[in-house]
Amino acid sequence: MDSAAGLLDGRDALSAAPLLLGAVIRRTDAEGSVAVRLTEVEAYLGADDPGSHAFRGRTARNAPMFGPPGGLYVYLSYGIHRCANIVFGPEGEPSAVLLRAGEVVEGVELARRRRPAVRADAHLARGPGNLGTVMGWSLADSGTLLGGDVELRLAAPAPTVLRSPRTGVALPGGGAEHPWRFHLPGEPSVSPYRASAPRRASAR
DNA sequence: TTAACGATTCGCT
DNA sequence: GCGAATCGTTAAA
Repeated sequence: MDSAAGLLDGRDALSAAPLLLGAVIRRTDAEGSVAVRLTEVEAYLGADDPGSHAFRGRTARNAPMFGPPGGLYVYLSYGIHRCANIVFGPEGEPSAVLLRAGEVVEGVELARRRRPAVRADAHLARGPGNLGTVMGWSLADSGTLLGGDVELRLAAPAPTVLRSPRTGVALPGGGAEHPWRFHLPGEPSVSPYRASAPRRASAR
């Protein structure tokens, strides 16, 4: 996993997530390269985490979450938005960190072209779907390993890391017992916090 | 085969 | 701040 290997190898998503803050992830394709300095992430586990895509077991979509650490898991949200995770934990035990927001530090021109409606550069990669758009994630990236077209470079551990319940995940206790969203303080690229996903009357 | 639901975003008030 | 849009994935029939 690039220079990240030593520090992150062997960790699950929960302990790795705060260490990813400040790290730079870069993706290169035919259009060029875009790199983002991560400011907000969320951890997702497996069978014990009702908010995780892996909670109900392995499917074609979430298979990368069960794969080796250092892999990418890209999925479609609401049929449109591409969101990306970095896989952690031993192979077979699903655990991943969702990349929620960041600051574009390379390829700003390309990022602006991919999101023409955005005025402020600080908002280019605010929110997982938006970050996905500027990075240019493709479903073909899902299941691939870091070190190819996608590179991760860790930064020194952040002196201050803020925690809160995960955005868009409704849990019995309101998520208070699972403050698995991590973000850096004072970052304009951090998406505003929402208590939970909109929930319709019917239950599952 | 069919129906329901989102790890969200954007535009309008 | 609120509500609709949108379509692939999943689970149920």
